[in-house]
Amino acid sequence: MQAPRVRFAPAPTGYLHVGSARSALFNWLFARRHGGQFVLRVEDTDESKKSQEFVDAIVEPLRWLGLDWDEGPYFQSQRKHLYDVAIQQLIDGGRAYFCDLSAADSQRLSAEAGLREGYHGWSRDRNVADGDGVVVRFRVPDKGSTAIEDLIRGRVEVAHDTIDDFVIRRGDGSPVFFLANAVDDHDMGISHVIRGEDLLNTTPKVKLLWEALGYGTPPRYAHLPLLVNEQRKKLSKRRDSVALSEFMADGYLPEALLNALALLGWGPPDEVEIRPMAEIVSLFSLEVVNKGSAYFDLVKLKHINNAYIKALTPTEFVEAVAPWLPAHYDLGVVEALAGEVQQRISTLSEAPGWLDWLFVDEISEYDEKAWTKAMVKGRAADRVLAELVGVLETDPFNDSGRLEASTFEVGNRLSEELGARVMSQAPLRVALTGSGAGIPLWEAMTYLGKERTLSRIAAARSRLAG
RNA sequence: GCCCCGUUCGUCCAGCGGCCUAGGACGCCGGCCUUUCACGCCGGUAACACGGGUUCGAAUCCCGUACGGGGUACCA
Repeated sequence: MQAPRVRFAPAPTGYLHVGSARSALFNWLFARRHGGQFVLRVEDTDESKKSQEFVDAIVEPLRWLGLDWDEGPYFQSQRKHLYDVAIQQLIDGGRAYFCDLSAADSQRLSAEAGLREGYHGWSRDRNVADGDGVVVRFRVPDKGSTAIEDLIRGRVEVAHDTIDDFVIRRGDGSPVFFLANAVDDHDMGISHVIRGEDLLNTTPKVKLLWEALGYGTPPRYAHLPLLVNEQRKKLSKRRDSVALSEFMADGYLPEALLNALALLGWGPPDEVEIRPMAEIVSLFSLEVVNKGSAYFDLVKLKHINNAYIKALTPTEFVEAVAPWLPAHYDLGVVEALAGEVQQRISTLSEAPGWLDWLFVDEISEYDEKAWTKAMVKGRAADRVLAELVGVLETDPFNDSGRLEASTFEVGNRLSEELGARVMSQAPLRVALTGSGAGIPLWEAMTYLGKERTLSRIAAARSRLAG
């Protein structure tokens, strides 16, 4: 294949969401796979939508994901002169005309004529003069049809009599998406248009304009299956929380998110799902992309993110997780315990939940269920804690193996004395961490230190007594 | 309403006429490991929407039905 040129062309309507990110990714994958170029174009034809803030909301997440573009961003708002020329060309060639009718006018005329709702070329022969508030409409051929050969869906054909003469220039003079799309894709030499299926219906319109403008061979099209929510509806910014910024804030790794997104609508032939992006690039193929919509499952995303987190070296992990840690955390301690934390979290934001007990002065709150189980119902819990104080008082706290052995020794000794199994780790854990579940105690205790260990045991004993 | 698209385990993906008594992953269930929680390992659960064709042979091709979705704007 000749080096393709593809583009990601979002409208700056607020934040970037995962559906858009997936479209960007598939364009990027296709470009990288075939040694082509990836162009970024902001479709801000509607002036009211344009805002630097919204542009940042597109660019920043793309950078974070690592979807680097080779050209752009281009802004349609800065290319109006090109659209004006194209529109004039269509008017001069009799392919477009002025119209001053409102939606209500059109609706009334349709009703009076007994036709279906829609615009039925009402102003085609009215010779409306251009002016403020006057739009330009494209004259869709009465007969025939327009077909596209979609790389994913095959032939899609739409009869012209089902397409109304659509607006290509608004009353305020700004171009509409269809027109700007055709002009830009032609001007930028786009060879493949890869986007969501929600745009499939617009493609014949763009192709009609393309032909009317004498642009020659149009780009190849590929319409990706939609990403849907649990109700199988198209992901919506309103209903669904899908902002890329949220995934960033929750502590997903960009590589993991990209890997997960690549698996929606596409799968590698060897069925190995979690793998480096370089491999995905070399395996990627547009032709085998699925046709059915896909539900973006957060549970699976978390699994993938966990896999990526576990693969980090301790140093890498500390660097990645640092933004989620309170400033008073000792990063050296975090690094030493990294592996234990990594296997327990699916997002970076969960890390403090496993570490916080190491960086506070005392336990202010105990998990009641764990307390009851280990302290109240746990056999001889107070005896265990009392004995533990005895052995730990003289322990140098520099050897995790020794701390572990000493703890179990207390449990075993009491088991023998009482003739029933006595657990020593459980009450110690609750006393030190306030919780019944957590990372292994022993190495962590060397960082917690003797002083805090003994004071926490004392606090637990007095709570038990009270 | 009209136009367009789609339909393999609960979810995501593999399958592109015989290798399929349909494979992998997530989830779920069970077990091993473990004096916490996890990780890891082992095993199990579960699907070709339905009906007609075509063919020696169909999850794979064709038609229809049902269901789902998208579009129908001076949004993109």
